[in-house]
Amino acid sequence: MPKTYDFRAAEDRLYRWWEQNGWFKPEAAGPDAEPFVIAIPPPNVTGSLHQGHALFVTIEDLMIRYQRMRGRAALWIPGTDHAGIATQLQVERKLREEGTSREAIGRERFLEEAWAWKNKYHGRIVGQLRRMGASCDWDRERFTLDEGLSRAVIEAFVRLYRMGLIYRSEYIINWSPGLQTAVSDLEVEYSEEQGTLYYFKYPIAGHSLDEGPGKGYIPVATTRPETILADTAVAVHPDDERYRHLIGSTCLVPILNRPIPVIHDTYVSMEFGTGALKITPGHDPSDFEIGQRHGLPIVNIMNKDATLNEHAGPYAGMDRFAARQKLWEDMAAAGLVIKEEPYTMTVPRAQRGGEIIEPLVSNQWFVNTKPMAELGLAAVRTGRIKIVPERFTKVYYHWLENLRPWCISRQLWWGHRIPAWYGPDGQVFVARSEAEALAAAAKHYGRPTPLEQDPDVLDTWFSSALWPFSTLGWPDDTPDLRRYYPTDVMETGYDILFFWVARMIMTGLLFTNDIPFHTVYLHGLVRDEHGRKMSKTFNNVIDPIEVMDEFGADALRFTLLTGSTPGNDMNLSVERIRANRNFANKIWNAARFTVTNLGKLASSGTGDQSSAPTARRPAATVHRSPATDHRTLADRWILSRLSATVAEVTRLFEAYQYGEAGRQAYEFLWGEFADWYIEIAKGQLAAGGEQAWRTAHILVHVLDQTLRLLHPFIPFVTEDIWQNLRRAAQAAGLPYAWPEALIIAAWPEPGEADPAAEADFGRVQEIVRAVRNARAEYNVPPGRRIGALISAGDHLALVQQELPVIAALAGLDPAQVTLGESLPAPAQSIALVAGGVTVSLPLADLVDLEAELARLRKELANAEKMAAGAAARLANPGFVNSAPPAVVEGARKQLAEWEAKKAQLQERLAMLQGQAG
RNA sequence: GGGCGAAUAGCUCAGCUGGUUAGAGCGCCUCCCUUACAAGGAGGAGGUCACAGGUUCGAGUCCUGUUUCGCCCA
Repeated sequence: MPKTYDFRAAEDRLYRWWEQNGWFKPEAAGPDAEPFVIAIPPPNVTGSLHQGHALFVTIEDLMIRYQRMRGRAALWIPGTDHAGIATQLQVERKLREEGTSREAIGRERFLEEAWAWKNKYHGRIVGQLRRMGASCDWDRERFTLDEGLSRAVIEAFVRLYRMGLIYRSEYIINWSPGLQTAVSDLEVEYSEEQGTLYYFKYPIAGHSLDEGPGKGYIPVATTRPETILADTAVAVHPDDERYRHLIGSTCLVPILNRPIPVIHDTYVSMEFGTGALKITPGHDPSDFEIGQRHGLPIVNIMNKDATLNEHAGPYAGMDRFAARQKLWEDMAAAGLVIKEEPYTMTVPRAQRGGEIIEPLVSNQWFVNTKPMAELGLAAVRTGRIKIVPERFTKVYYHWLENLRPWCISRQLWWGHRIPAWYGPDGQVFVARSEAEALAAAAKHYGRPTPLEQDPDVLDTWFSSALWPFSTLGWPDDTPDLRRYYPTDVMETGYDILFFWVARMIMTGLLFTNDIPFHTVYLHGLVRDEHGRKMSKTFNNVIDPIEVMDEFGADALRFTLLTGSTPGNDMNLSVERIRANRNFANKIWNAARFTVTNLGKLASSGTGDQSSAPTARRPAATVHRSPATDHRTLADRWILSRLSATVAEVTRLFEAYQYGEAGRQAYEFLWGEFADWYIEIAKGQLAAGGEQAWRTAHILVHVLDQTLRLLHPFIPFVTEDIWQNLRRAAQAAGLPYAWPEALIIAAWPEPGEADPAAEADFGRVQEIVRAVRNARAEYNVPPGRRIGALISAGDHLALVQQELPVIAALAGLDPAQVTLGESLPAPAQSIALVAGGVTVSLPLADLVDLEAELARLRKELANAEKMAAGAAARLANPGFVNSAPPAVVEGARKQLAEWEAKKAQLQERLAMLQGQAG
C-alpha cells in the first residue's frame, strides 16, 4: 500500500465495480429481504451539482448503505426533474443567442430543442451524482417527462377532474410578466422595500373638488397609482363618521372619469392611510375578495407583458411603471394630488428571477386541495407519517390548515400538456388522450367535432407530487409498485416541505390509498463558513466538484454529514473538508500498518497452523469472548471499546443522529484505535509467535468492524482499505470470514463490554499521560528514556503486568524502573499522582524544589476541591436517595479516588517540605 | 402580527432521554521528520455554556421572561 491514500485512483474504479456487480440493486439482497426504499428528490435535469444536492445525496446514500448492510433490499430510485420554467428559460436563451426565439420556431420545434437540451445536460448531473458515490439503482432511473410518468400525470389530472377537485376558473393569480406565465402562491416571495404612499383626491360625481374632503372628494392613498385606472369602487368602513354619509354615492375614476360606487366593508381600516380604500378587484388579491363580496365588476388594465391595455385609456401601451409616473403627473395637473410620503411596503417578487409579480385576474386551472389536506393532516396527526425533526410538524399543520386553491396551469411549452380539449363553443373535454376527448365530443355534439387542446402545461410540482409512486409504475399495478411501495423515507430540504413533501403526502393518500413514506427527514441549507448564503455575487460558493477534485468525495461527504444536525442549516468550510481528507488518510495508514505486519508475520514463518492454533479462529470467537485466552489488557480494552462504539453508532443511526454517529466512529478510530491500540500492538507484534498472531487478528477485526461502521459515511476509502485488508488477511492465512465487498458486508453487532479492562486500561492511560506531561513540562528530550520509581499500592499487580506497555508509551527505561507497593521517593524527583499510583521521576538535574512544591500544591488544591465536591453530594440525602444507584456509586468511587490522590500528594508534600525546611 | 431556530474556546460547530473535571476540527504556544501516517506524533494555553429568574439532590441540557441574529407564515 502506498504511503498516502489516492482517492483519484480509487473512486471511479470502485463505483463501477459496485455497479457492475449489481450491488446497487435491491435484488442483491434476495427475494425475502424486507425492502427499504428512498425516492430521490429529482434534481433539475439541466442543473449542475451544488452543495444542496451534495448534502441530500450524501444523507440518502448513507441511509441506503446502512440499510443495505443491515440486510434490507435497499432501493434508491434515481431520477431527474424537467424543471419547467428553469429549463424553458435556458432553451430560450440559447435560441436568442442563435438569433431566433420560441415564437419564431413554433411549439413543435421548440420542444425538439428542449429535448435535445435535456439530453445534452442529463449526463452531467447524473454523472455528478455518481461522483458523490450515490448507490442508486440506475436501471430504475426516471424522468418526470418520460412516457410512464406522463401517463401518471394525465391519470392523476383526469381523476382529480372527475372527482371535482380540479377546475378551471377566472381568479386572481400571480402573474410573472418576465416569464409570461402564472405562478403559484408558493413561487412568490415578499420583500420589504422602500416605496411611496401616494395620497390623492377621489372626485365625487356631481360635486366640485373645492367642496373639500367628504363633500367634493374622498382622500385615498395607494402604493400603486396605475391601478387607479382599474378601480371599480371606493370602500369605507361603515362606522367611519367621516365618510358614512357618502356610502351609495358615486365617484369618478381620475382621468378616465368612469363612475364607480362608494361601498362599505369592515375590511377597511379606519386608521390606515386616509381611512378610505380604492378597490381594484382586477389587480389586488384582497380587493378581489372584496369585489366578490360586493359583486363588483373586474377591470383588467394589463397586458401579459405588464404594459397597459386599452382599458387604461390614454395610458394604453405604456409600461406599468412609466404609466404610474405619467398618470401621477396628469393627476397633479388636474389638482387631484394631495401628497406623497415615503413608505415601507411589501413587494411580491418572483422566486425565480426576482421581478415584481403582478396580481391579475385570469382563466387558470386550479386544484381544490382542501379534501386532500384533510388526509394529509390526519396521516401526520395519527403518527402514520413521522417528520424528523419533530418541530416541523407544526409548520406542516399550519400550512395544510390554511391551504388555498393551487394554480397548476403554466403558460409554458416545456412540461406536461394539460389533458383538456375545447369544443367550438368552449365546452371542455378532459380525457386521457385526444382520441378519448374526440369520442366524448362526438357523443356530446352528436357528430364528430374538431377540438383544440389547452395550450398550457402543468406546474412542475404537479408531476413531482406523484413521484414516490409514479416512479414505481403507477397507475399500473406493477411488481415494483407492489414490492417497493410505500417507500420508507423521504429525505429532502425543509425549504420544500410545502412545495413537495406535503403534496406528495396528499396525492399519495388520494391515489394509492396509502402513505407514500412513513418518515420525512428534513435537512437544512448549506451556507458558507460564516453562515452567509452561497452566491456568485459574494464569491463564496464552494463548488462540490472542485472540492472533490481536491480532497475526494469522502472528505466532502464526511464533512456534510458530521457538520450538521437534522433540520438545521450548516456552515461549510474548506478547512473542515481538508481535515476530513486527513481522516481518510489516517484510516488508510492504520490499515497500512496492519497490512504490512500481516505480511511480515506470514513471511516470518512463525504463524503456521501448528505453531499458533489459538490465534487461528474465526473472528466471531475472538470477538465474543474478550476475557478468555491470553489476551492482553490492551486487547481486551480495544474490543470492549469497539463493542461500545458499535452499540452507540447503531443507536445513533436509529435515532437519525448521523452526525453524532460519524463523530463517534471518528473518535474511536483515531483517538482510541490509532493513538493507543496500534502503539501497543507494535510491542505485541514484536513479541512474535502466538502473541503476534493474536494481535494481528485483533487489528484486523477492529479495523474490519470500524470500516463497516464508517462505510455509509465514506464509502470509497473504506471499501478500498477493506479490500486491501481482506487480501492481506487471506494471503497471511488468517482465518476470517470475508464477504466479497464491504458495500454488502453485514452491519456489526456489538460484542460484550469488559468494564474491568476499561477501568484498568484507564489507569494505564492516566499514568502514561502524567509521565508524558511531566516530560514535556521539564523539557526531557523525546528520545531520552528515563527511570522511575512507582509506588503502586493496590494496583501493584496491574502496573507490574502492564509495565512494558507503560514504559514503551511513556518513554521509560524498564531496566531503571523500580516497582513496589510503597517506596520512599528520592528527594530530587518529580512525584506524579495518577491512576491511583505515585510515579517518581528522578530528574535530579532538572528539579527545582520550589517549583515542584508549587506544582504539588496546585494539584492538591484541585484534588481537595474535587473530593469536597463529591463528598458534598454524597452528604446530601436528596442525592443519595433520588439519584440512580449507578450515579451514586460513581460518586463514591470518585470520592475514593480523589481522597487517595489527596493522601498521596500530602505525603509527598510533607516529605519535600521537611527537606526544604 | 403569529410561529420556529440559533446564541457554548479566537473561528466553525458537537454535546442525544438532566448525572464524573463541557468536547472536536481549524487557529495559537512548546517539542519531535521515533521503523502506519508531517495529510503525522507528544504536550499545552484558551470557555462565569447570551442575560435574569425558576424547577430539581443535581441544569449547557427542562420551564418562564429578556436581548441579539436568522428563517418561515400572514
